[in-house]
Formats: sequence, structure tokens, C-alpha cells
Amino acid sequence: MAGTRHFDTDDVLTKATQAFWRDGYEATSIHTLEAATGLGRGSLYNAFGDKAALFLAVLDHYAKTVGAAPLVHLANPDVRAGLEAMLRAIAARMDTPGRPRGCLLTNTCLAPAGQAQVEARIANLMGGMQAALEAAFRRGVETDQIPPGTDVTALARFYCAVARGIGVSHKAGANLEALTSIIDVAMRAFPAAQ
Amino acid sequence: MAGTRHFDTDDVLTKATQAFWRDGYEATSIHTLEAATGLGRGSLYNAFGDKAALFLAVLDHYAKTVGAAPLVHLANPDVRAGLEAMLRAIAARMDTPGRPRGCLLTNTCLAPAGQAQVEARIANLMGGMQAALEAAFRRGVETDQIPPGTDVTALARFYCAVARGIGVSHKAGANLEALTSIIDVAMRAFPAAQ
DNA sequence: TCGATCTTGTAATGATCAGTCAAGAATGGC
DNA sequence: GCCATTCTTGACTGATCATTACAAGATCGA
Repeated sequence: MAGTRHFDTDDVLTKATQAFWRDGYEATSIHTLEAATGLGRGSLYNAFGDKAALFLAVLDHYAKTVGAAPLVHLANPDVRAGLEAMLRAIAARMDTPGRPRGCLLTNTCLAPAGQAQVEARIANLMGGMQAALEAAFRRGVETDQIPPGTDVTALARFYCAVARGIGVSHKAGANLEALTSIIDVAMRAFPAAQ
Repeated sequence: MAGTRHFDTDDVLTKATQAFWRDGYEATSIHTLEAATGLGRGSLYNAFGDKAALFLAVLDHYAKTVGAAPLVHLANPDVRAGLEAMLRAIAARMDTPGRPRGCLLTNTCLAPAGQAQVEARIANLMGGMQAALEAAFRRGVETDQIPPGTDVTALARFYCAVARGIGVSHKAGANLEALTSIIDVAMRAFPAAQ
């Protein structure tokens, strides 16, 4: 029953992500992770190290897959349309049945893991979204889609906060229609083209 | 050393609130609560019941004091000014030194999986804020401060989401200046008076 | 003054937690 | 075909968790 690895790392990370996403870092025990991944204790510790190290791997896996997907819309030359598409993609992702509610990063940020390394990683990943937004908005200023002199940092902070607020609202029970109406209002804060 | 109660209930609740607010529901142990309140195990269980019941009392205490304070601004006849004052009061409250970061309700809105009663209470308290906003906006429509036909429910949901987003941002490390800039942008989504 | 009642501190309980370790089993290199 | 390596398994450890039981002390009504 042993000798070579019996699992695919990405597959195990996906399953572990679901568990952490659903229950949070503290409430997810090694026993839960055994059940979710189908691996034994020893295999988990052998492959990933301790619980905190596994969670770091989960965070990276989440950021690369679930978290990065909506950001591709920011590549849209129409900055406003790209922003709106990103927000709607986030809302649509949350509405996906079978997925845990809210956003793993936001959920974990609210219920801290107590591990300094984990908190630093979360701050880093969250900062990445704000930086991506800010870069898109700066490009919008350069291409005359956004009025010059606009505080693009504040604008990025705002839409980051909206995305986080959407995550919390969904975690608190909001449905897709409620999230959509939030986005409709939020887009009114986007500076008008000149 | 015993016979009559040696503590003030409100004082103990305030101290317990600080502990839950800082560390979250799960990470706050009875031992932590003993140290924070100065009471022994027996006194805590005798006075409040188990941990979940104590947390329910803490939630109500928080809602009555910290949570309700910013909402008084909504009584302002100028609806837009009242809304802005409320948001700035929330940001200023977060910046208060010595206070735990973020908002207790937002921080724990996902927390105790399995404690249906706690989740219901949080949903109820959160819904109260949205209802207060919606009532103010409806009054704004009646007094011609907000265009007729405005979706006041969506508007209330949006500013609720902004408040939650501010809480998450602060929890994630944002300072007062960052929170203020978020509010500046958010106010641009408010419908113009006719 | 005395007993009933309540508060309080401490010890103990059973469950669960993260993490470790020795031993068995299967593989790949030789 | 044999051996070293790697992986899996399941039992074990010590710590910590929420909760309860209990004894001792303090207060109050009668």
C-alpha cells in the first residue's frame, strides 16, 4: 500500500482548499483534511509539512486558480468595462453551487490564523489585487478614459473594498441578485470619461 | 470572597467583547476570557452560561454600544450628509487606538459553524443596519433629496457592503487615510439631488 | 446568631487538537 | 532478484479545549 505517491498534488490541494474555505483555518482539523483529501496523517505531513505550511500552499493554489481568474478581465482595453466584468465574474463565482461561501482570502483575513507568515501571505495576495486595479486605472488615465488628476490609488482601494464587501455579503447570505445590485451602484462611482 | 457578585455585568461584557473582537470566537478560550475579565471559570459559567451564550450577550452588548453609535447620524434630515457622517464615524471608530481592528460582526459573520443561534443573531444585527439605511433613503425619496424610482434597497445593500469592506480593509491593515479615501469615492455613487 | 443561598476558586473530566514515530509495504536502481 | 529508498498506515504523545463537580467562603433574611 505504499512505496510511491498515490495522489496528485494539485488534486489534493484543491480538496484541501475546499475544506479550509468552508470552515476556516482554525476549525479545519487534520482529521477533516484527512477525510477531505483521502490521505492519511503521515502522508499530509510528509508531503506538505505542518498545518500552517499546508495552508500556505493552499493559499497559493487558491490565488493562482480561483483568485486570479476574475483579474484577467482587467486586460480589457476598455478599463470601465474590464472593471465591471471583473466584479461580475467575482459575483458569478460566488454563486457557483457547491463552492464554499465568500472569498477564502477575506474569510481568513477576518478569522486570523495566528501565524505571522500566513497573515503576511494574505496581505501580499490582497495587495496584488489592489495593485492590478491601480495599474489598470493608471492606464485608463493615460488613454483618456479617466480624467487626469484622478486619485487612482483611492479608486483602487475603493473597488477592492467593494470586492471584499461583496465577499462578506455573500458569506452573510446574500444571493446573486443582491450582489449584482451592489455592483450596479458601485459602477456609478467610476469617474466619467472626459 | 463570595456571597454577592463582585463584578459589574456591563464591565465584564465590555472586557469580554474586547477579547472576542481581537481574537475571534474560536481563538478566544475560556482561559483568555478569565484573564480578560478577571473572573474565574465558575463565575463566568454561573453568570452567562456556556461560551456560546456569553458570545450572544457580547454581540448584543456590542450592537447596543459600538454598533449603534454611527447609526444615529442617519437621523440627519440631510440624508446624504447623514450617510457620509455615518461612514466617517465608522472609519474614525476603527482608528481608535487600543481597539481591536475591524468590526466584531463582520469579523465573526462566518465564525462559529454549527452555532446556528449565533449566526442568526449576527444576520439579524447586520440586517438592522441595512434596514436603517433603507429607511433613511426612502425618506430621502419622499423629501425629494433622492430621485424618485431610485432602487433604495440596492443603495442600502451597497452602502452596507461598503461598510463591511471598510471593516475588512481595516482588519487587513488599512489606516484612517485609506479608509477616508474609500468613503470619498463611495459617496460619488450617491444619486444626485434633482 | 444561624441556616439557606449564592459566589468563587480549584480540581477533575472527557474530548479533541496538532504533531511524531516505528513498522510495514511497494517501488526503482542495480 | 535483492536492497535502499520512499511512502503509507495507525497508534501514540502531550497539550489544550469547553464544561462540570465540588468544597469553601461570604452574604442576607429571619
